[in-house]
Amino acid sequence: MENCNHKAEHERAVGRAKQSLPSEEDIAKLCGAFKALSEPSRMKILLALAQGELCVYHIVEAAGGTQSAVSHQLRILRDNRIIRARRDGQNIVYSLADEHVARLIRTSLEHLNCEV
Amino acid sequence: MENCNHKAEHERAVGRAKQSLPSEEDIAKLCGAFKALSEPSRMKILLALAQGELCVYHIVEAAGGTQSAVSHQLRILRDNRIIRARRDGQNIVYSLADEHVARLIRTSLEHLNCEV
DNA sequence: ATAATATATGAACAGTTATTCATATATTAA
DNA sequence: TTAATATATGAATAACTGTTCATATATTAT
Repeated sequence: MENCNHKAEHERAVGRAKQSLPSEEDIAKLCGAFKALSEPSRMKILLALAQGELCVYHIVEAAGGTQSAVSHQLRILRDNRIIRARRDGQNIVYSLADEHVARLIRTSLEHLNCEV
Repeated sequence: MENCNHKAEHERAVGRAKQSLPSEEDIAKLCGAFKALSEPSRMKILLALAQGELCVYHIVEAAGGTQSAVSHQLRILRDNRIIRARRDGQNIVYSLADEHVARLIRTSLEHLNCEV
C-alpha cells in the first residue's frame, strides 16, 4: 500500500493537507452548518424563509409537516445560527440569519439546475 | 393557530414559497450534496483533496481512518459528484469534481474563521 | 498462472437523528 | 384568574448512517 506512481507529488499534497487541516472542533462546526442544510424537512423551511420572514403557523403551511416536527427542526436551525427568531405577540417570527445563508441556498439551487 | 399579526404579508410569502418550491426530487439532490459535506470524515477527505489529487493510500494518510472506512466515504462523495476518480495503474486517483466545490469549501472555511 | 498490492464492497453493529405523541410554556382575550 | 391560542419540548420509536470485519475485484510483477 505504499507504491504509487505519483508518490513524491502526493506526499507534498499530504504535507500541505496535514499543515492546513483545521482543528477537530472547527471541522465539527463547519460540518454542523452543512448538516443543518442536508435534511429535506429543514431545506423546505429555509426555501420558504428565503421568500420572507414567517411565523410558525405559516412555515408549517409553506413547508409541510406537523407543527411539532417543524418546531423541532426550527430549533436545530436556530442552534446552528442558520435562522433567527423574534417574538411578536403570540407569534414567533423566523427569518434567515443573514444574507450569506440566503445566497448559499440560491447559488446551490442554480447549480442544481445546471447539472441535472 | 390562524391569527398572526402579519397574516396578509406572511400569506403572500407562503404563496411565493409554494410557487417556487422545487420538486421533492430536486430538494433531495440539493440536500444530498450538503449531506456529503456534513460528516467530519468526509470533510477531512475533501480538505485533503483541496491540496491536490491523491490516491487512496495518501488520502488515508492525510485524512486518517481505516482504508475501508475511507473507501466507503469516497464512494459516497463520488456518488454525489463531489469528487471524481480516475484509475492510474494500480491506483485510483481522486480529485475534487470541480472548482465550484473547491470554492465552496474555501469560502466556508473563511466564514468559519470570521464567526468563531 | 500465481502471488502481491491497491482498492472496493456486503453484512452486521452501534450511534445518530427525524418524527410522533403528549404535554409544557408563554402570550392574549375575556 | 381562566380560557384560548401559538409555540416549544421531553421521551419513545423507527429509520438512517458510519465504522468495522471479512472478503472480493482489479492490476502488476514474477
